[in-house]
Amino acid sequence: MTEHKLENAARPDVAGGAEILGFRPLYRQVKANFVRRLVDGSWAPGMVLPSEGQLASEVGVSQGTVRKALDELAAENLLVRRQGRGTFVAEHDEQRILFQFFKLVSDDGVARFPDSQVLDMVRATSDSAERTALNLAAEAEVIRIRRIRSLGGKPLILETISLPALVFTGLEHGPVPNNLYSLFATRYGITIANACERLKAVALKADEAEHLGVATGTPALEIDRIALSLDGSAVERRLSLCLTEEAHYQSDLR
Amino acid sequence: MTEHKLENAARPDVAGGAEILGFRPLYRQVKANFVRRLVDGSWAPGMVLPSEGQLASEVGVSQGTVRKALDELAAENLLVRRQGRGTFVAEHDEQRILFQFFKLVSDDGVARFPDSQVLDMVRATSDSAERTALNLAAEAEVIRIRRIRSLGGKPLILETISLPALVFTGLEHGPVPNNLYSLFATRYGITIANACERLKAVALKADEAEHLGVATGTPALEIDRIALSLDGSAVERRLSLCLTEEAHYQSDLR
DNA sequence: TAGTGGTCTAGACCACACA
DNA sequence: GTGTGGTCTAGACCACTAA
Repeated sequence: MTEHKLENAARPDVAGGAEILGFRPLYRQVKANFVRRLVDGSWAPGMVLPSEGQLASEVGVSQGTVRKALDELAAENLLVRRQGRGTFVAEHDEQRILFQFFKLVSDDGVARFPDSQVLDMVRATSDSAERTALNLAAEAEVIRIRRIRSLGGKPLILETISLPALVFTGLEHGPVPNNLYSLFATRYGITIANACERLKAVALKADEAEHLGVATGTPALEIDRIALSLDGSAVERRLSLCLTEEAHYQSDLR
Repeated sequence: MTEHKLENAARPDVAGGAEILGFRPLYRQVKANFVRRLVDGSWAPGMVLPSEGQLASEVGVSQGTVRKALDELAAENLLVRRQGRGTFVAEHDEQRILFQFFKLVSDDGVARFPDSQVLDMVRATSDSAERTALNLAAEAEVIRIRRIRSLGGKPLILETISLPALVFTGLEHGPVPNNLYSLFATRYGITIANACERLKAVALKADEAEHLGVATGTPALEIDRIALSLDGSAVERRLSLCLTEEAHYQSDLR
C-alpha cells in the first residue's frame, strides 16, 4: 500500500508545528496531501476516489475535515463530486475544456468546439516572450505549433502554441490532437489546472490575415494565455488571434 | 422589530413543502432570506450583521446552517467576513470595483482606477441594442452617458453607459461620479451583484478615434457589459472602447 | 438494499480584533 | 477579557445511484 501521510503525526499544527508559518488548518493539509496524489498520478483522471469515510480514517481526521478538503478541490474543478455515486478525478474532456478554458463563443450563443488544422510544428530556441511566459532559461528550446481553428469550416483563430521541449519530449514527432490538454494528461501526466489570459485588440499582419482569409489590418482579438499545471508551474503559452465578426469572448464577473 | 421569516415554520422542506420543486436545503432558504434583506435594504452596504449565533436563533436553525448561508454569500462578494470582527455587507468602494469589475490593467501590471470626463449625458428613446440588453419595452427611455476614462492623463477608454430612465429617475440632472456603482447603491438602493461582458476587436470610427486621440481605424477592444442587480435584473449596459497599446484585459480561468 | 455524497445539528476549542 | 468568525469533531438523517 502506498504511503500518504500528513505533515506530522495526528494533529500537526495543534500539537505544535506551525509556529512560524502561522496557522495552517488541518483541512488544508489534507487538501495538500490530496493534491500531491493528483500530481504524482496515484489519483489519475477519471478515477473514483475512496469514500469520505475511508479517506478520513486513512489520514486520521474526521469525515467533515476530509469533506472540506474535497469540496475545495471540487470548487477548483480538480475533482467532480456526484451524490450517490462518488468523487471522481476531473478529466480534460471536450465539455470541460469548452466550459473552463474556451471563452470564444459564437454570437448566436451556441458554444462549440472548433476543429483545428496544423500549419507547422517545429522545435526551436525560445524567444524572449516565451522564456518570460514559461520561466525558461536562456537558450532553452520550445516546441512551437501553429494551427488554424475553424467553426463550421470558417477560419476563426490563428493559434501559436509554445511548449517547453524538455517537458514535452518527443511531442514534435507525431500527430497533434485537437484536444491538447487531454494529451498532456494521458501522455505526460500533466494536468492543466488553470490559466490566465491577457487580451488585446491588434491589427492583423499580412501573413496572419492571409491564413485567416481576411484583409491585412483587420482588427483581431489577441489572447495571450499562460496555462499552469497542478503544481503551479507554467507549462504552455498559447497566443491566439481571433476574428470577432461573428463571435465574441465571454467573460463573467461575479 | 422587523419580521424575517423563512418559507414556513420550523423545518419547511423536511416537514413537507418541497414535493414539486425538488429538495431545497435549509441553508438555501436561509440564504434567500438573507438576500431579501439585502435587496430591501434592511441590510445596507457597510453594515455589520448580527453574529452567527444571533442569526441562528432568529431564524430558528443551527449556527452551522447560518454559517453555510453566509459563506455562500461571502463567496459571491455580497458579504465580507472578517475573523474576530464580524460579517459586513459589501460596499462598492474603489477597491472592490477594481478587483471585481475592472479588468483592464496596465501592461506593467499595476491596476489603477482611471478618472473620467463626461462628454455628454442625455435622456432619449432606447435603441434596439439597449432594449435587448436591459429588457426594456419598445419606446422605453434610457439615460445615456458618454465619457472618456484616462490613466495618467492618457485617454484609454470611450465609455457609453445606458441606464433605464424609469429606474434611475433624475440621474440626468446632477453630476456623474467616477464610481457610478456606489451612486446606484446610495441613491437608488441598487446593488450591482455581477456582470457579464462580451469582448470583440473593432476598428475605431472617425469620431470615436478623435475622442481617444488616435487615428481612424485603430484597433480597439470593445467591451459590451450588462450589469445585473442583486435580484438578477439587468440595470446597466456599458459599451467600452479600449485602447490596448499599453494595457490589456485580464481574464483568469480557474 | 447498500453505499455514496449532502444536510443539519450540537458542542468544543482555536485564532483574531478590540477595548 | 470578551466576542467574533474559523476549525474540528461526532453522529443522525436525507437524497441519490446502482445493483
